[in-house]
Amino acid sequence: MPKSKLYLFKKTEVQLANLLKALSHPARIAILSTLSKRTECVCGEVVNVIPLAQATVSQHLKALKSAGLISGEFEGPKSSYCLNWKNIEELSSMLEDLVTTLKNNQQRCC
Amino acid sequence: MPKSKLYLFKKTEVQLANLLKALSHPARIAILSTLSKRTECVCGEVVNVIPLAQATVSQHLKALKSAGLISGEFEGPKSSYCLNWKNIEELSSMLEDLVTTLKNNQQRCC
DNA sequence: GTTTATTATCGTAATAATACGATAAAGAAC
DNA sequence: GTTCTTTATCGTATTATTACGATAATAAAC
Repeated sequence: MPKSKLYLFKKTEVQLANLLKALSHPARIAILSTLSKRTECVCGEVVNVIPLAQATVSQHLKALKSAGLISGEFEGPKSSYCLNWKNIEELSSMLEDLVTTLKNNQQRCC
Repeated sequence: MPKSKLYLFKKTEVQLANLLKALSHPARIAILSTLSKRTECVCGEVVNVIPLAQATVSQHLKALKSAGLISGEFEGPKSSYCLNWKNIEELSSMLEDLVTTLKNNQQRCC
């Protein structure tokens, strides 16, 4: 019965929530770190570092990709994933904006 | 069979992921905004603003509380919830640190 | 003490996320 | 063309999240 109620919220809230969700698993944070250290962003290097099965890593990569935090090109037996700086910066600044807004709003609550 | 593999990751990754997860739902972002605007942080005011049932809002409040993003005191028929600035700042700075680290690590990947 | 107002918790149902083995797909190496 | 290597997808099982009605709990108001 619990249908998604996401449509009831503000667009920016849903957008920020989606970006945060994309990073809300340690594996996906670790994947971003790993990708940032590699000159060649091949999935195999990620699989070697992340302590999860290949299928699971691929799934996490897909989640990051669909959130726009990484972009990837599939070229036969090698696919190269890269950090998508535009959206990483956007996530960072959206969260910063939220915190700033919270501070500005703040009344004497507590 | 999928037992949690969280223990396989770095402590900081798990910690950041938990904070991000706490904010990865629009309702919980909206709750923080609402609380920031109120001089009296009573749950009822939140329930009136968030378009979800009272039980659901209470559940989201619990999630925010257990992540440490808000703190609350239950005093009979009124409970007052407040933003927990220490941890909100920590979330913000942990994410900023991550982005900075990603930037510093960056090789010529893509 | 009884009623009222407010919030938390319980029970439950539906949906989403997590995890992995097995298999498919696709180009490289032979 | 066959084999090998690498990555994606499928199927499936488990667990977590989301959502809400109903009920309990708690203190104030009467």
